[in-house]
Amino acid sequence: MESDTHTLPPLPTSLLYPTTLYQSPPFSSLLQTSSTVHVSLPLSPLSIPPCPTWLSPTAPVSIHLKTESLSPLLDSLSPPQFLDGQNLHCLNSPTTSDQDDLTCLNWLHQRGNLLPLQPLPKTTPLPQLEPQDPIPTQNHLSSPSKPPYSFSSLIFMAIEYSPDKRLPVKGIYDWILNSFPYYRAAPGGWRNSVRHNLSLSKSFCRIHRDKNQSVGKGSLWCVCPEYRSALLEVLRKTQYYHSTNSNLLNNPALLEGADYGESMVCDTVAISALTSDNPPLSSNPPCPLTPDHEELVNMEAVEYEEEVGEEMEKDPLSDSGYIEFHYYQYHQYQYLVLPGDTELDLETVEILQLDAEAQEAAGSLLDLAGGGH
DNA sequence: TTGAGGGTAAACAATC
DNA sequence: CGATTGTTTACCCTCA
Repeated sequence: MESDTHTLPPLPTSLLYPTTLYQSPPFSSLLQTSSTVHVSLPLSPLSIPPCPTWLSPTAPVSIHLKTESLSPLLDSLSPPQFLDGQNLHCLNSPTTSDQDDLTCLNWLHQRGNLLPLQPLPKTTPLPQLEPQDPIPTQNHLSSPSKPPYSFSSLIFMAIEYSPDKRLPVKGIYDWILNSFPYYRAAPGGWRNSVRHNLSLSKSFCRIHRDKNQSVGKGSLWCVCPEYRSALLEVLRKTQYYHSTNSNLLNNPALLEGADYGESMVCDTVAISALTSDNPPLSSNPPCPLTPDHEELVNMEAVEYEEEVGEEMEKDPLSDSGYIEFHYYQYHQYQYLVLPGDTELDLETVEILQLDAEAQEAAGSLLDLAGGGH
């Protein structure tokens, strides 16, 4: 196992949109009041559309970093690309009830034009199912591969990403086309499959349009609340499998956590309620793994000023001063994405490969995350 | 071997 | 009238 450090091409900023801030105050506030901040910079697999954290299978790795070196990074995450105020509001504010709901998918809408995905350099190595496989990103300019998602999952995502949580068939088509260019060149049979799924699956229900407002043909389709969690679980499994190739999902304890009333493992996720009769958690659940991730990297002692607001009391990491990055697996190696040296600059981001010991620790943590085998 | 789940194709009716 | 939408049936494949 190698333990050297690899310096990779600049990390696409599209990979660095924040997904979870654990009720942290907005960046501006953080920069003004706190010596350290706690952010999460997910690295979602390129094969999937920008995903909310509830889809993220990877446990976060926490790193201590000083804020003075953090400013360039935060600056680079400035709006409008993905850190607009609304998004931060969505991610942060415990007072925004609708944002807490449904695992806060609204951040995607607020990001506006992030779908389709921004093109990403092919040179960026990211975790994929098999090392020999081409990266199944939909951002490849040529011959995008078929997404691993079932049509049910595609429909589910399309509907969930829609502002009103309901879409006409045409809207579902459009979302799939925009999100997965594979289907632009694919034979038209997939549309039939979409309709077939809508009709056949109990997970989706049809809403007859108000004839007074009827524009276009057909009805609106939405996700039946009682099947929502199941769809989410399928989606999570799909992404999990195709992103980490981990056997975590084989762990019953992990699946037991899929009641969505509580956190599953610690994938940086606040898995809030998924059904209307299952109210969302008022705050993001604790992230029991994160402190342990200190074992993965050498931590730098930092000072932390307790000026981040009352809502931070709910934040399990609020007093940690952590800055949080995802680590992921690629070619059986586990990687940690963190800024290089003292300057946090996206142009010089390095991806450090964990040494064997760290990988072992990470594996232990993953086992722990799965509730043991 | 079997059943479930999923993908695809096709036919058909209803609707716009 | 053509395109779109929605339903249904059938067949195939994969996987547990």
